[in-house]
Order: sequence, then C-alpha cells, then structure tokens
Amino acid sequence: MDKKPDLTDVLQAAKMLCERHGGKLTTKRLSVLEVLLIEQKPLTAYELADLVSRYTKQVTKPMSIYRILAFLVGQHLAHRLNMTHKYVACSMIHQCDEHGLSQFLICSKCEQVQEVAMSNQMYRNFQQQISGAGCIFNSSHIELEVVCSQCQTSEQSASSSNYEEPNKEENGYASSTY
Amino acid sequence: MDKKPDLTDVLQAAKMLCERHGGKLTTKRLSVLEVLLIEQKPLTAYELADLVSRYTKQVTKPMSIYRILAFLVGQHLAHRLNMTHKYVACSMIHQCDEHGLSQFLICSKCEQVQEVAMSNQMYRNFQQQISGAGCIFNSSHIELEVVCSQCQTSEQSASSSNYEEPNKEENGYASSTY
DNA sequence: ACATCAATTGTTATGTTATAGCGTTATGTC
DNA sequence: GACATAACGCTATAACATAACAATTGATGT
Repeated sequence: MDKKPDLTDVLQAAKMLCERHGGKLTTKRLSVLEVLLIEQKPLTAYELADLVSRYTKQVTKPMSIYRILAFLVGQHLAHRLNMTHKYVACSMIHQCDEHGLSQFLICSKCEQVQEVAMSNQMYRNFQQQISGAGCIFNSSHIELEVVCSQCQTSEQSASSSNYEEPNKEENGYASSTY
Repeated sequence: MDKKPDLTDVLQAAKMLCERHGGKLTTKRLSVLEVLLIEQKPLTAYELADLVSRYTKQVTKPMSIYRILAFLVGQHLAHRLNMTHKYVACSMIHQCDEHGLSQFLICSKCEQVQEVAMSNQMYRNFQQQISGAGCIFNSSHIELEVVCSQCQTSEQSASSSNYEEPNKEENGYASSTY
C-alpha cells in the first residue's frame, strides 16, 4: 500500500516494463503517458491530442495519439475505459507485471472515476466462472457504473457537483432500480 | 433455470414491466426489441436500423433506433455493450425486476458473446466494495473480455472460426499476459 | 561511414458511432 | 374541439476511430 510514487519513478518503471515486453517507450509515447499520469483523470484521444500538443509544444494529431494509446494499452501502461471512451494511466505501473485486476467505478452522472483493486478472492471467482465457460480471461480491468457520493447528495437539488452535469432524467426512463 | 421462454411470452412480460415503470412499449419499440430477441446476438444501432426496416417493411433510421434503444435500456429490456458498441436484449425479461446481474463474456478475437449470471455471493461482494467507496451500484451488467474456446484452438493456425477475424497481433504489443 | 531494413511517426481522407435540434404525428385530458 | 405531452421523422453534425501511404528515425551488418 505505497502512496503515490514519484512521477519519474513511474516513468522509469514503465520503461523497464516495456523493454521486458520487447517494446520501446519512445519520446512521444512517454509524453502521452506522462500527460495521462499528470492529469490523473480519464481523457479522450482528442483531449490528449490537445494536451500533448500544448505540453510538448509540438502539434500531435489524434491519429498519432490513437497509435500511441494502442501501444500503451498493449503494454499495460494505460487502460481504455469503454463506458466513456476515455483513456487513463494504469495505476500499478510501478508494481510491475503481476498485479491485480483494476476496477473502475465510473459515476454515470458526473463521469468521475475511482479505481479500486479487486480482491484475490473475487479474482479467483471470475477466473473460475470464465474457465468454466471454456474461455480465457483477457480483461485488464472491469468497469462498474455507479452514482458517486457527491452526485447522490445533489440528486434532486440544483447542481453542486464538481463540474457540468450530463444528467438526463426525463420521461419514464427509470434510470435503474436494481 | 427455465429454458428459452417463448418469444410472445417474453414480449408480454416486457409490456408489463414497462407499464409498471410508467413506460409504454409502442409498436416501434416492440419491433426493435423483437428483432433483438430474434437475432440473439449483439447488434449495432445501424445494423438494427437495417434489420428493423426489412422486418417491418418501414424505413427506420438510426436516429429512431437510438432513441428506442435508450428507452429499452432505461427499462432494463436491453443492454448496451460498451466494449463493442452493440446492443442486446436482456435475457431476463421474463423474470421481472429482481433478477441478478448479467455478465457478458466477450471474445476479443471474434466478438462473440456469452451471457452468464452472477452468483449472489459475488454480487454481494461488489455491493460491499462499491458502498465502501461511498457509491451506489448502478450497473445493469458487467463486461469481461475473454478469448473464447474456438479462438483458443485456432490461435496460431489458419482461421477456422465462425466468421471474420478482427485479430491483430503484431509488433511487441503483448496482447495480455495477466 | 554507408546501405539496408524495420519500426515509428506524419498526413490526409474516410468510416463508424452518437447526438442536437426542430418539425410532425399520435394520444390522452378537459 | 382545444390543448398538452409523448413519440416519431428528418437533417445535419459532433465525437470517436481507422485505413492507407509517405516520410523519418534507428538499429544492424559490412
């Protein structure tokens, strides 16, 4: 349970991880990873294009970002959040290969994300189920839709959350009662 | 553990579910749900637009499909698979409200999908974790990336899978070794 | 150093998925 | 019938993602 390792340490660990997997963490790739680590929140490829461009003072177009993200995800240095179409740095880079499965708690109201590790117990349960179905587990993470504590309190009242509210409660749509 | 209930039974159950939630299962909406139930596999909104148009002999454009899908998902009659951007009928419509959490095992090679129910045990574990983080669980399902049994056997050899192979193994991308 | 080959990056075009905005039709209520 | 509201149709456009090919870089053998 180490607290926030230093950025340069993480980047160093990332470099080593890559080499072990036969990949190369080039300057561009490093920049993208760095931005992800600094921003500490999920970003779209287009947002990253803007940020990396500003950060490195070199125009970097979305196409390049997508390629680099494919590399980073392949090397387990980043995750793609399917629910929101955003990308986030892996929080366990410094712990190297054999780490647990990440769970991302994604608030469906404000899109904020919390990452929590999965217990070994649960991981084993998943493994069992999946191999029971004849499959091989291939997920780097799982995504869970939630309502975060902030959005719970500001449920009905005027918005008092961190930023905008992509909140659409209308006609009889019954936004989940499970 | 009932086996495949009849289509009309399911549609009947769907209608009742809607009414209880204050929604109305109109003809159009019913058509979309029906196509999802008949096809028995995940479909994109655009694929559904084509199928519904052919099926009902009335041109139905993607925009309409999206709206109807939003309704169906809101009523828990369908799921949106975030990993593949496809939609699928909920397999538990006839069991009404208080059913478990669906898990979709999605093969990252051939995109085929298997649905398996989650045990109460695991569901409780999730609940605990999520409330521990101060959140309310809001997922109607979870998605797990796997390699299905077929794609395992045809791993290295010439394609012998059901259909095409969106399989891209290249440079050092290390397609997962967790 | 130089030739060569593969990997990476740049660039343009295009494909795919999803929503906005607004007008029209259907349905229920008084 | 007049009115309000929900559902639907339609066009345009936004947001996300990939294809294809050219240019550049970097490593390797000679």
